[in-house]
Amino acid sequence: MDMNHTVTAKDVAKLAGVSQSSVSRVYFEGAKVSEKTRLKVLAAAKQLGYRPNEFARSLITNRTRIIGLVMKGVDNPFYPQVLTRFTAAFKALGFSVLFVHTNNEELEAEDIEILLNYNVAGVIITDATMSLNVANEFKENKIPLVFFNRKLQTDDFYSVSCNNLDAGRKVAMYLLEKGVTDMVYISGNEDTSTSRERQRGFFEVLESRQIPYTKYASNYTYEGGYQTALKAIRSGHVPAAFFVANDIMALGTVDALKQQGVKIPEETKVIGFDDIEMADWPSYQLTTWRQPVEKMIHFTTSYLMDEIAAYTGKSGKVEVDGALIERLTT
Amino acid sequence: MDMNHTVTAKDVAKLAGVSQSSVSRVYFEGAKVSEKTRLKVLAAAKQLGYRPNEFARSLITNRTRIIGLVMKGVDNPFYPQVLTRFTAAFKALGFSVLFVHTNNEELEAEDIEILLNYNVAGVIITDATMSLNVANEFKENKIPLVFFNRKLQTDDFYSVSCNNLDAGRKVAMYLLEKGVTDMVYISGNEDTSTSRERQRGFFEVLESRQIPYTKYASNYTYEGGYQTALKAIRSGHVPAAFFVANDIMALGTVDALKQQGVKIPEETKVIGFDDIEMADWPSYQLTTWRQPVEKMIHFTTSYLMDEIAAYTGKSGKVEVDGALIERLTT
DNA sequence: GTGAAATTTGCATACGTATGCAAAAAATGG
DNA sequence: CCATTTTTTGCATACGTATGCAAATTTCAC
Repeated sequence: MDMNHTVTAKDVAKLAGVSQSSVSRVYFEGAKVSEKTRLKVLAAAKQLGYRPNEFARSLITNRTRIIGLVMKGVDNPFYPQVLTRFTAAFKALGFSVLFVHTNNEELEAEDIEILLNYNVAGVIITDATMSLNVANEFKENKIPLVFFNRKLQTDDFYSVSCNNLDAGRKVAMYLLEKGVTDMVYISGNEDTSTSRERQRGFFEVLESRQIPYTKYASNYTYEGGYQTALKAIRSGHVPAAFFVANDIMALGTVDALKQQGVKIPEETKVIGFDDIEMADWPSYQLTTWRQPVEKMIHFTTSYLMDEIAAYTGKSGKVEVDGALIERLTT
Repeated sequence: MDMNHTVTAKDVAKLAGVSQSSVSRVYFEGAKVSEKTRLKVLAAAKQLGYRPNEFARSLITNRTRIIGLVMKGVDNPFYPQVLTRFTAAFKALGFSVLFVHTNNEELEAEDIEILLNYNVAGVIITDATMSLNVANEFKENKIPLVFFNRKLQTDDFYSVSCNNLDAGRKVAMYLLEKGVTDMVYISGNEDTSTSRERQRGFFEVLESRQIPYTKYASNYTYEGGYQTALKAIRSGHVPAAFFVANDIMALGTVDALKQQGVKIPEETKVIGFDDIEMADWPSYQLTTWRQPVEKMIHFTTSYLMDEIAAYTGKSGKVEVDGALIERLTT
């Protein structure tokens, strides 16, 4: 039964015959209330349909239960998955997600201004970077910040990602075991740490074994993978294997090769990165490197929760091991 | 230059040599301030790094600039697209998006309680329904609500969707023109209005022309489309065409048929629904019905903005026409 | 330059909750 | 049952901003 005006703690207090403070204490975790008044308050609250006003709360405590989640490439199916899992994880922890989308590789001040205005409890920045002075604003306001799936040049922040360097190495070794003699690496956007590191580990091994390779720069999209693969075989020479910096490009690569009549895995092999759902689809059955999403999310949320409980501003670079998922393209 | 404590309007006022009210007025749209003080205030604000506290604002105005966006099936690539476009649209309007994810077809009270606690300015519910008493809570709190891509049984709410009934009819007529003699319809979750209406329009035309058809129930997932297609041709009879209730299932259908050696479009035709990005991929080139996403988003946002400006609680069922996108599977 | 009108400003207060402090109540010990 | 400790409660105030109202300032017409 709602009145016309919003129900406040004062209303509940009056009905329950207690003070507003007591009502507040019932809803404030860790505050002391006797069982008797708690029951009285809850009964009255239920009757009136009372719900604590989060804004008034935040105004006092100077903190919210909102996590800012900044995403860039939602066209990559890897990220919707990340988004839903984060949302589920935070819901379980009693936090909500303020979603911010950006198209720029580097976040601008305006993109994240809203997060500061809302005084979010923590921020996750996915698949993008930001200028340091913008990032420092979070530090100044003691808002914990995690870069997810991006490693930074500086040591001043906390980042969680897959161990891309090691993954690149393992992929190379796996292909060498398969007897592959020359390779192509198709990179994602070159200004991303993910692509660079995967590449570095991969090339490192190839060079040590003196395996010839070619690198093509692409952009983390299906169309990019498709066109780049076409370009790579235009000369007529088909390499023995393609390592593609993410799955969505790898699917484009597979389709381009199929369209050109190149048999996979007989004539060439393709290996992707991420292990998105589509990699397991029957028409692709893409061998890929699985990102340990659950673990990455775990490290991210637990860092944020710790920092929200007691801010230290500590930095770090967490890298979680993934695993090779072998399917039918190798 | 940030102090340790958060910068308030009072600090800015002191530095600028004006009152806190004046600072407030500078940041409050539509309030009267002289150009002189505005400049003084902005200068001082910039120097101190002032940023109005959204919570204090909301506490007074009793409204926020947050839109609650409730999503269900983010595994369907149709929705990430919707999410980013909504986010972009609202950002342009000065609103932020609180993202809520649910797995249930019917939202529970707890799913949306957070939206009430945060006193969101408006709510969009995508791809899900909710019990009426939950929905009524929004009405009681005068929070505008739009069901996106779901039509309700009752007339009490506002919904925006594609004209699914008409789309079903047009698809049927298109296939008939192609000389198709018998058909299969693969439905999505049967408790969704989208699937039911597409089906109704489709069958209506077929029945009036006395074209035989079979219906298979599936679940809006790739795997569902794949398995259902296999089941449909298990008897050995391949229908002349498949109408599949969404693209992701249609892709599964295409893959299943390919895997069984059924030639598309020669031996059978497949037509999907949504026009997700993947429908245009070279290895699929799926003919499909394009949902007019931009228009749907436009109707949703403008309804919400109107209702936020002056709440009327008016209901309605907006249905926007889509269009057939002809590719290579028909 | 003067008086009236129009605009701008500051003052004071309100929004709904959390919290330190002191008073009240309950629990404990003898 | 009383004295003491512990727990619970209410009071009063603070959080940072918006806004009605009256005072102060500016604008305008003559």
